[in-house]
Amino acid sequence: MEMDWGRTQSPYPDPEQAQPNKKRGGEQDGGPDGGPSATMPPLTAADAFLVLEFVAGNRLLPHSLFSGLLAALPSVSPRTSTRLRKAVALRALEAALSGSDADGSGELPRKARDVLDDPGVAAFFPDHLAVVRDDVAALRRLVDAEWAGLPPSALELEADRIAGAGALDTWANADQDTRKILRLLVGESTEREILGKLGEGPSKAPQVDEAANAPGTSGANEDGRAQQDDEANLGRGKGEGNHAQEDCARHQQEPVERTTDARIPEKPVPSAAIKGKEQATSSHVTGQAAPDHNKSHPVTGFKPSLMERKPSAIVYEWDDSGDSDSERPPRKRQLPTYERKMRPPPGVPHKTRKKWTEMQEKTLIEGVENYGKGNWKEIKIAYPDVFQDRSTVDMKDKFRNMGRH
DNA sequence: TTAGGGATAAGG
DNA sequence: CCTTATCCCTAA
Repeated sequence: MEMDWGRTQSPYPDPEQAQPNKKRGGEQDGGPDGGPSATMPPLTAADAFLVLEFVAGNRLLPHSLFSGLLAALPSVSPRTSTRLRKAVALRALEAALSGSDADGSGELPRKARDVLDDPGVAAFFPDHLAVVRDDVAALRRLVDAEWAGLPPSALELEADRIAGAGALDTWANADQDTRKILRLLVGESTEREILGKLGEGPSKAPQVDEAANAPGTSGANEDGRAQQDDEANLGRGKGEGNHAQEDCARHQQEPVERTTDARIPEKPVPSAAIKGKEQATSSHVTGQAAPDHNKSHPVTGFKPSLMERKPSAIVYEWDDSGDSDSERPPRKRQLPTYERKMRPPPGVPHKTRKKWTEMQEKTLIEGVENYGKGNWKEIKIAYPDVFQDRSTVDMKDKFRNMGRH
């Protein structure tokens, strides 16, 4: 599946490793060359995937930007995202078509032909290709239609999950720790809106008093957050079609009894202390400082929401100069009207067991064949769409279970 | 992060 | 009940 990526040479061969064996090399050197500055954590391949997949499929973003990102970001395999592969094909086609209509002959320029002859590209237009073969105008219409039909990016799906159409489910199923994170992402006003629709008051004063104490003991509680993004943050993809069971987001990072009761006491206990189920009776827990990764805002007690605009933000316009037909003004994502169906019975931890689909099982087997048993993280990254709502532990357990037959 | 033990929801 | 698939906990 070779593809013409434009001027940048394809960095694609694979996410940095093809060997099915253990290799725990340093993920990346925070090297001085082009790498992220010291103030930013390095981008993982998974992050790069999210960025590229979003940018590639947005027609308004020029190809120069896309190829620049392609060169700058860690390499990502396009195989697993229809949107990414299709967008790349469309960009290649557009590049080949650009400025080629001058002769008005309607003839397909050779460059465009070359692109269409790429089986990796042709695969996306199985039905229409024959019709379009020699007709530039028809090909352009096809390209337009395909752009319009591109599936949403994982980032957009995730945004919908936490603040859009899926917000109610997501929040209803989130435990307190997860909600804390959601609040940071979404902002307190949106949080109120969501909780209001859920019929829960805003969660009790999210005290962040820890900022004050945290004596010596230094880095003892530094981790435990980093991994959080992997399992809990990716929303389901392709879910739109079947809301049958797919739409109960679950977050399992921290063991916590979920309650719908709005006034759950804060959980100012180091996670290690929570493991037992008796924290309620432990008399001195309140003195502990909760490990918190957030620098609390002096006034609000919270880091400003990531959704809120920063004063330092700068806007670059793509001077597209042309069609402003679908000029969409920045608008808030619409929350669906509240339906009472999702209210879980109070006190009951409502976790939905998710059956493994046949496709997930087959993909898991394929992943083990390609990457080796035990490299669950790599497999998950290799098939982000398939395993979006499966943790690496889920995958390990599933494979173990499948082996027993 | 992973492997393995154990708990528990689901379904006979 | 018993079995099975899924989920959770913890050591390393």
